[in-house]
Amino acid sequence: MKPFYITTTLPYVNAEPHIGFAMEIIRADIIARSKKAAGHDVFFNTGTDEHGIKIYRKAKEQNIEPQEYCDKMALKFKAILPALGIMPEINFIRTTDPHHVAAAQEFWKLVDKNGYIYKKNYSVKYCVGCELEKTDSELVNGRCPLHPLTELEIIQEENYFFKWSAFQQKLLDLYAERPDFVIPDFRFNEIKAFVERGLEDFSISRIKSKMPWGIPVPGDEDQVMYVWFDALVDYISAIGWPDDEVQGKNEKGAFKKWWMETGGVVQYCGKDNLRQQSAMWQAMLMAAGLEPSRQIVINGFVTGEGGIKMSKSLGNTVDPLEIVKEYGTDALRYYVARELSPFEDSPFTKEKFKETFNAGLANGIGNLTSRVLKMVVDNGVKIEFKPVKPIAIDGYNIKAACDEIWKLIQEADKSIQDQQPFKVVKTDPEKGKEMIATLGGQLYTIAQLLEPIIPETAAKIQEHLRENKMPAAPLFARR
RNA sequence: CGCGGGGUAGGGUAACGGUAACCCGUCAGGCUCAUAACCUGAAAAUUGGCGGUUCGAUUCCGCCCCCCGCAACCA
Repeated sequence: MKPFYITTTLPYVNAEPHIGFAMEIIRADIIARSKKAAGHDVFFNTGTDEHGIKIYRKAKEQNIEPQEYCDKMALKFKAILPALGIMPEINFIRTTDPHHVAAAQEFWKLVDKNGYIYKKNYSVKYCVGCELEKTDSELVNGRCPLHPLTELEIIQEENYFFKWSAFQQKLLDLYAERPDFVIPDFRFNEIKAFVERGLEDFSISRIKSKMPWGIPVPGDEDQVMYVWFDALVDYISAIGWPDDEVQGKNEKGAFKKWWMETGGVVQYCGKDNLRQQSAMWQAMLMAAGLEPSRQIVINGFVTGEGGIKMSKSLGNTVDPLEIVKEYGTDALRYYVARELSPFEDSPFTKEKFKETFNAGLANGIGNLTSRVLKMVVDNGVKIEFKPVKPIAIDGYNIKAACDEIWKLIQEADKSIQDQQPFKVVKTDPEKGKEMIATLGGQLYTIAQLLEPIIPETAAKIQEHLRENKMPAAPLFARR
């Protein structure tokens, strides 16, 4: 069995789980399940990113310790996985796990040993009014928009820097070698163009006295790692690097297996992560002397109606759990898989969700199941249960794969209409039953193909066919 | 001239140098096994604008207009 490793980005725990993360992990889960169905040995990773200034502030706001805050949030993220139908064997890593902390420090040491970390003074703009550091992008006309009358102070700060600039050519070589390193291609072009323009070293630490919530920098009491540097390492610490043992799984040689010998280390992420995943992280791996990732898949964003960015202030956000509560897990998975554009931004509205639900699930697979099952059960038809080769999801185009399956549903509906087995069975029972058995077989095939997309439903259909009985309630009641 | 993405039927998307496809919706007909479901057919797009290349462009090139991200430490 060929190993296959797939991971989502680790959501930052400064806010509740949102629809964007739900989309990302559902897609990764669909890929993971389809690879598993195709006979791969799959390692599927997710977790939580817990360090950094935002978390620190959030915890302070709530008057609790950062660790306590993170524990609470990590639980929340973990708790939603079953509601999203994520395969139960998924690995859940936290960047505060002792194993990860040790790995991040080891990673730092390696990169340092190889000469890619150095200390440098750099100046920070500080707004006394906010008592916060400000980045240039936060400023309006060179001033803090909240305190436009206050002069910004320039503070000198000494941080560690990562020699990103040393990897420009190596990154470009990597991109040239692997034509499908970043998917989709327009994102790949974007990152190539970015790297071609030149890279600047970036700071990878913070002064502990100002921001203590981070992994201590090895050999320097006064500094903690900048959260990005630590978080990215999770992709390898999750599979046991450096001690080659996955937590609690006791698997020797895990890193080698999942990272080096795998058919594809796939990192799923949002388009805001393009740079970090496909350029920063790859350079970091090179700096540590490790193999780069195999493939990065970039999602678009889920937007509100009319492609408008979702935001709380606009009130157009969607809570994935609310949707699950109202429509069920598979309904959300179906929408993510079939209706959202696989790579571009696409809108999520309740109205559209309902429409899609009715069309694809209630009228589509739900109704087909009812009509076939009814004929099967009423006539006591015996079906031949043949295992089927899972559908290949080419180029991570989950939507296209769904279209193929729904085409089969449509064909089954059409053949019922054209051949009218419900009529034939009354005049020629033998022939009618044969036709119905064929239909039952087709439905069984469809159910198997649906497993990665809507696993709960897929299992239900197969069960009912095997037990030769009608479901107590329709699979998807029309709304 | 900062970088990148995008503008295709009412909505959402696809495709492609040679009759513009799919889903939803709309309209008409059919069927009755089924969840007012299903099947068939129809209406509906001069593919943002203007120019160019070409026998032929929505597809390639140039310019313009509009929308959306990013612009480096935002995880």
